[in-house]
Amino acid sequence: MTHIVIRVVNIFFNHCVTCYTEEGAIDSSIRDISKATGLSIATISRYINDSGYVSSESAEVIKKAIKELDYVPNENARAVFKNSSNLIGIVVSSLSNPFFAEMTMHLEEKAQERGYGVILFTTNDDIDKEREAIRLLKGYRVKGIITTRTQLKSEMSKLKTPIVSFETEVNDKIITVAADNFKGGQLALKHLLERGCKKILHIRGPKSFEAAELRYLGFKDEAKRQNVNFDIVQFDSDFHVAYNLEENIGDKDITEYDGIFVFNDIAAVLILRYLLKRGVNIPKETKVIGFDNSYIGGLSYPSLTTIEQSVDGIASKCINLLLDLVEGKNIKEKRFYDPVKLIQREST
Amino acid sequence: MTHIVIRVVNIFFNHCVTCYTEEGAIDSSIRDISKATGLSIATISRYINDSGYVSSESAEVIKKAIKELDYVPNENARAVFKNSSNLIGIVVSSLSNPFFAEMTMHLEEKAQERGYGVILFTTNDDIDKEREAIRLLKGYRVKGIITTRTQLKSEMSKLKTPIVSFETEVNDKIITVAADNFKGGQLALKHLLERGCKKILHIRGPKSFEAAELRYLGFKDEAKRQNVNFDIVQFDSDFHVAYNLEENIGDKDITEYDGIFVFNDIAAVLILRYLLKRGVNIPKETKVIGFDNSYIGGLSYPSLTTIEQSVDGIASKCINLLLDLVEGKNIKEKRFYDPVKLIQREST
DNA sequence: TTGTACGCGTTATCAT
DNA sequence: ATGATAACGCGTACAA
Repeated sequence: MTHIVIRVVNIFFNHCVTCYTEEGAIDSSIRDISKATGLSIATISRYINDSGYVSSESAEVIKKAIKELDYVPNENARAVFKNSSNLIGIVVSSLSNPFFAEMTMHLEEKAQERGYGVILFTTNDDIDKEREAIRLLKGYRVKGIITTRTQLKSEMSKLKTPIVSFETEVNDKIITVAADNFKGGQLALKHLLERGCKKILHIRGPKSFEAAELRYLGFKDEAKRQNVNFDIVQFDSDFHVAYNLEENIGDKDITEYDGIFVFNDIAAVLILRYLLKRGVNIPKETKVIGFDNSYIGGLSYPSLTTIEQSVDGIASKCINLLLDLVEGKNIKEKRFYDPVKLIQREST
Repeated sequence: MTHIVIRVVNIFFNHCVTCYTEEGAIDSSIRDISKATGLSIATISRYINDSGYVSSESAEVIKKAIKELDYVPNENARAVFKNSSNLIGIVVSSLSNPFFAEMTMHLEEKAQERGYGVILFTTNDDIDKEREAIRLLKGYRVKGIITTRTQLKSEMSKLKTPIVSFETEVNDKIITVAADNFKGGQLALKHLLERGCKKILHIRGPKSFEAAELRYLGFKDEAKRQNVNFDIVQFDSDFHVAYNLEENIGDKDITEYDGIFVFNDIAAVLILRYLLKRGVNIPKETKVIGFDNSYIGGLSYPSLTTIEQSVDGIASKCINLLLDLVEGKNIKEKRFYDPVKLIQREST
């Protein structure tokens, strides 16, 4: 009888993790590993960080104990010690915009590949939320921050944390990564002309959206060069306002145009829908071109011709630049414009 | 002359933050505030955490110093002390799926409202990435975790951290929040019948996608009850595979059906495009209904009829339940099924 | 190769 | 009302 009991206990201690931990909800620490193995804390630390000699026998024992106790190093303690966490902050306006959703996803993937975690903040372009996000990121002592369409130019300038800004040019010191929006605007106009459009409209984004402004400027520049005119309808939001807009778009009848360049894909799909609903044949009567090449352009019918900015490439560039900064590299170049290209689909 | 110099110096010390901090890249700590104010660390701590007496004069001085030194409490140190960070972990398969993008956004917003930050991991349904995500979240001592479509049932069961699982039922102990998918499937069938459909098809999601299976089961259940038959085409992915699928969908000619229920919106929009491209008149010849009510359904033409699961409501429920768990509340109910409802649009 | 002792920024306890 | 100090878990000199 006694024998049996003893055996049970042994099985417990050899194979069952919970017997050590289930009484308290507290995670095991490096000290627990030390006690369990009979080795010193320093040795365990060296093993974990691969930062010094530890005999292969000890290594075996430690490895086993870590598994048994389900030990994971406390990143917070590490961060306190180093005065810097292993996290980077991503501040993004909204994940409802598929481009930003994809962007965020890629950023997270790349960061993970390079061994960093990601703290996410969405701001809905609310400046107070953005301010709060920055404050908290400071609190977490993140290694770096990636912002998109930031509205906090002055606060950003004061920050000591490395920053890479997507789309917005904060100041001369802070690195900006963006698609070559100006060039994209030019391409869009050229394409519409090539497709034979005569009466051209540009759906222009909100003024605070710098990238959209550059697209507009490129479009205008090329129009001047080609000596053609175009009308403009201004959107106040890239998404939310537009979404409920079933009745009228601006003060113009947009069905009268035969070529429309829209400042981004989501708005473009909306325009597509607007025109189709009014019986306009696309691309026969009206040709529509967007900007982004986000996946929704491939889902609509007709599918959307667009100017591609490579999310993947841009995300990589952002992360790589940021982590180079983090690692102390001095980067002279402060502006990176990712090439754009025309993706022709069914809408032109 | 001297006077002027002195004044300049004073202005510096009164108003310029950088003069204190620009020499070192190290953030100011509670000790710096202590030194700057001449008060003890303990007093500063009490002020910050509102956890004890501090005279109104001291409070004033501290407040000013915090602003001047741009002090933000070190969350990592707090986390070490409390053995728990102020973060929650969100593990999501992909932000390319607009439903998850919206879900993530809402989760982040709600978490922020309740004073928590968010660490994001995307897994692309890769089980190893998910495992790694969980490991790291343990390392950060997050307060709680929200998973979606988890594939790590056994690992989750071992975890001591509070978990709320979206869609997947992990075990009897772990709370699951999901839309009432079964009911949604029933509603979809009823609706197609009401709209007069005779030859019905179901596009079924990947088997590992539990929620989609429930939608299918509900659909089947209602069909049996109504004594109607339907065919099935199975998708292996909810998005990526389908995305490139321009040629054939399954082994059936789906243009022959007059009513199609698709397991989610993104796949439904794809089906819509497929049919439209082949000249099918929607909804006249074929009616299509999706599931999710994600925003893309409102962008397509014709817009998509769908079964709504309220992202907002579900996100709230997830966060609230999780934080209740975190705060030690004992929640007996382990399954929460959010009501679904039909959103009729143009595709039926 | 291993162990001891200290510092990181907080918070909490206890004394003043 | 305020201050001194121990403790949290980790990493690293430095001593053994």
